[in-house]
Amino acid sequence: MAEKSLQEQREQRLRNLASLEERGFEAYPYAFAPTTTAAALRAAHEGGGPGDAWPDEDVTVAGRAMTVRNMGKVTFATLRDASGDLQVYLQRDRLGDAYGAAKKIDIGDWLEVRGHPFVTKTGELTVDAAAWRPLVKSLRPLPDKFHGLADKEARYRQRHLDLMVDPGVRRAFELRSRAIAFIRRYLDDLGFLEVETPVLQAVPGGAEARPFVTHHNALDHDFHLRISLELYLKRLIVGGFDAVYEIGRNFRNEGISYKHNPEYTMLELYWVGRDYLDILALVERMYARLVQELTGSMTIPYQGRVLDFTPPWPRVDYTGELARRAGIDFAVLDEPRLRAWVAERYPGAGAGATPPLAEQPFHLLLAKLYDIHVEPHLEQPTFVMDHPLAISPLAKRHRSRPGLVERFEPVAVGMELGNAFSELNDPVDQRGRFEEQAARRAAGDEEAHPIDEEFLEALEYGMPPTGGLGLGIDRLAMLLADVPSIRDVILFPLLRPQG
RNA sequence: GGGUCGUUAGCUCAGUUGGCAGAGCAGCUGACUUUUAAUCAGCGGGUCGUAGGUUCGAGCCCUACACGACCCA
Repeated sequence: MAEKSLQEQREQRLRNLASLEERGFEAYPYAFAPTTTAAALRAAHEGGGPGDAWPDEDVTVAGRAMTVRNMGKVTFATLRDASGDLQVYLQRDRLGDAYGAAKKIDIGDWLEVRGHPFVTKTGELTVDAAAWRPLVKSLRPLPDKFHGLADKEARYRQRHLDLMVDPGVRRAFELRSRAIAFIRRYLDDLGFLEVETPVLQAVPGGAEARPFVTHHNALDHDFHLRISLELYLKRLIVGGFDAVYEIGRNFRNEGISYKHNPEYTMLELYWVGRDYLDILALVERMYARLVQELTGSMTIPYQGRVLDFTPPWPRVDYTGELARRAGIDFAVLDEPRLRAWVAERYPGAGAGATPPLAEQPFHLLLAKLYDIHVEPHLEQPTFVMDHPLAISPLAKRHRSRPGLVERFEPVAVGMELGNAFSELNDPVDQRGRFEEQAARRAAGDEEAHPIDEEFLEALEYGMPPTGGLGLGIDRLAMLLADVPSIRDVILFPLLRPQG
């Protein structure tokens, strides 16, 4: 596969490596310890102007050579470390024999440079090298120094190159990491306990989605990768924990889009004594503080829009908003009237083998109408409240609104950011809901929730009133990093393997 | 699942009506002691995604496939 140009460049680099070794340099040293970083040195000398120099300051910096400008008896190189870029200056008169070796530096190599900082006549803070050594040789040419890696497939498959070449990519992943750290700190301060529950599950539950299947050899049994964290966390509530959370990976065997990756990260938390309105207040506060702390403002740019996370976020009623936006002038839960209305409005809707919208099961009909008329139009952070019971098998019935449950979803830029309820803790009601789901499953709905007898048994011991939440971490990171695709906040998004 | 677009040097991209495969960066040689997308002179580098087909002749036209992106379901 190696083309000739690549082969030649690789061979040249191997020759340069040998040449460095001949000159007495260790090509693969074991450790290095810079005294500062690119960003720290810049901060320390902010305000320095052309001609300034600090000859008594002895610093050691290290990083990957991103550009090398050789001008004969003097060479400039830009080193990149985790904090940023810094220029170094190598001159023959100062380095002597070591300067000859410096000519064997290739773009992509890691170097350590010791010297004193100064500011060039063009105003660039630079370390004037008194000594240097290689830290590792790079055997392959880097992507174009100016254009970087534009091929998105290459960026996902070879994320190491993407990260090397595009500092913005690193920033997005740093933001993601800081968001997760913030959430842990926030919940820990509220007295939550972080726990871990199984990824391999016999009965994948807590959501309506198709699972991945895998096999355990010693037990000779098929297991599923979890599609949510929910049911095990509730069992911990039954067991007596009063506030637990888990930040973990879910796996859903479904399509890929700008807001879906088959494995993604979810925060789930359960809080005893609280109902969904308490959870709503938690989400609103936590999100706002998180956005404020990580971006410096509760109003942030997102893909050309401005999102305002300042509490309180607007609240809209699920069925009311659906009726308003779709132009339905009767109760949305009036199934016969709704079917008639849909039959008139969407005569052929339903692609290929799927039946027309009006003939689909009621829960799918509602979800579809919501997906068409409501979710895509909610730009600003908004809580959608009180969902129909038909689409909420794990949520507690609304205390005053028949046919609805106590549930909300935070939504922004047309994306579901999370999902929360007053948790259903009546085991008889829960069994009935599962049986309803089982009927759907028998009718061919592969996403219907399976009956989990072990969970039902746990519920029968009594789960105290509890509020629960699931919050998508990837989508949160998308908003913070202002990126258009979930693949931009997942280091290695799922791709089809290459030939 | 459907539609549209893309795949040419290590990277970023051109490629005319079907007629010798191009540029910039990177690389090599030389010049250059404050450059920074360094500059200047010269040189090397190609299974045009894969497999077929049409044609005297295919990067270009046709078919299938692979991978990806975007839109739709």
